[in-house]
Amino acid sequence: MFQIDRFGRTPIYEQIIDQTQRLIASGILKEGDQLPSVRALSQELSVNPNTLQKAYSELERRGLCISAPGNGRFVTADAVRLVGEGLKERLEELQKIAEELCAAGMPVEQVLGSVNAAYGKEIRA
Amino acid sequence: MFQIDRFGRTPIYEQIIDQTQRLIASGILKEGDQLPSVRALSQELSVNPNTLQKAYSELERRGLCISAPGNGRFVTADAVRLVGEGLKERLEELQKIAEELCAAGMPVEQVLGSVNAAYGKEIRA
Amino acid sequence: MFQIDRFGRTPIYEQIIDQTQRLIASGILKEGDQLPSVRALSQELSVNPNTLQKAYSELERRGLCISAPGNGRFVTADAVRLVGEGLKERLEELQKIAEELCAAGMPVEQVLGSVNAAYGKEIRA
Amino acid sequence: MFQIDRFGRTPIYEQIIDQTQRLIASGILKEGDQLPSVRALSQELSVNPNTLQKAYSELERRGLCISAPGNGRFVTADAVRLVGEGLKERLEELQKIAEELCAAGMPVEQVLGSVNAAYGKEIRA
DNA sequence: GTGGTCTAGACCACC
DNA sequence: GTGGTCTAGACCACG
Repeated sequence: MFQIDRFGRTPIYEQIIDQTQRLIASGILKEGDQLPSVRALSQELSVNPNTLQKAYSELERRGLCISAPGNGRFVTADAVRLVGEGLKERLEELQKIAEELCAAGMPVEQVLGSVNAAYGKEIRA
Repeated sequence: MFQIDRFGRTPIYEQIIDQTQRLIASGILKEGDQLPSVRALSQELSVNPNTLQKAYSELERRGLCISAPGNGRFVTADAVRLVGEGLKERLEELQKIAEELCAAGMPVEQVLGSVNAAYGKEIRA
Repeated sequence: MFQIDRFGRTPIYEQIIDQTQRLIASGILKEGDQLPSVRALSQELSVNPNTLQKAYSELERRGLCISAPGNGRFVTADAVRLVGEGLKERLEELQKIAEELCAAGMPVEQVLGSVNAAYGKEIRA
Repeated sequence: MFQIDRFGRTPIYEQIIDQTQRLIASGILKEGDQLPSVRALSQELSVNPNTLQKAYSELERRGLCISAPGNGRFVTADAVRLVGEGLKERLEELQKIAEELCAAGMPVEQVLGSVNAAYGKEIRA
């Protein structure tokens, strides 16, 4: 369910956050679904419980999930909407890079080609 | 000449590297131009000299500049070409975000639109 | 009769205790009244019977109710008086917040105003 | 500078948060002031660095301070205003308790007396 | 020196 | 079983 890169620059807890959001965005995780418990996920990924706790706490802070102590942690009703809003920021990020490439003289066609490639890659998958 | 964000996540020395590359890519810094001295820049930006030294060393390692001990540090002839190659990495970064947006269900048109907007913005400027 | 918040920080059994005390304090539950059975309440609130057992045991320990095995659980004669004494703790809690607001520089008038508002609100009701 | 209660119900990291806010509210900590380093405070209070890190992270999330990695952590310009806004919530909390006491039949005078006592206590101190 | 992240392992309360 | 908190100690990058 999760894929961890232990050698990259991005911290593990952030990878968990990103991937959980992606699972919500893609509809794999729906409102009311229970997230894997800290302990279970800790064992599955060989990641320290504290690290996962940190990730989950942040997701909770963002309103994507809510914890019922003693019962588990569940995806909220607002999760899909909130993740959707987050995507706009990602799009702005992409646009910022595009502006930079433009300033550096890269032709538009090449950038557009990359975007199409990204979407084509997904269709094939 | 440089704009430093002391509180962001990206280290200062990396900001120096990025901005220098951008100055080269956009033609503001040309072959043979002298880079500001560590001492001078240190004072101007209120940044630790060691930090600037680290940035300059990395730029040298990448072949973008070369130090003439006692005379200063100068932009190399290959600098423009080398920076151009570096842009491919940025393009890959953009593509990665595009893939993510695709996975989350954002329509292609919106992403392509952002890219065009980025380039359009530049044309108007 | 009871309102449970499964996601808040205060444990469910404590919510049961608090609300029962409030029912007694406000006169809705009187001496000799029977409390809902663990089984019935468990079903009504979808709460684990153990949790309710814990709440009721604590109420008994405080002398607010007493169980007649096989017959049910009843509010004691001392209940009202005992709950009244418990209010002192709440008052101390209020005083603690007031001290804090004082330390932070909030004017007394504003705090006194809030208290009056609280009582005014009740009179109108 | 900080006073920790290791046996109370409120977690240590929350005590740190509260007390820091109080220091800002009372003007002892001002804009641009450096907060004690995680390590230093850890030693002074005999509290684990992680616990303090957690507290500081939360303060940062609330916009009360900002970290400059490698340099320290500093009180933001908005801190005083933000803490002020937080006080309103505390006041509402107090009002809620007052309403509860009212419902339970405690006379207004007693509550007002407690508030005055809280403010009087501060004046004497 | 600073902050940031992570591990290992423990304890607690709650359900 | 669940989440929440804490300790001890480590490592890294940055300045």
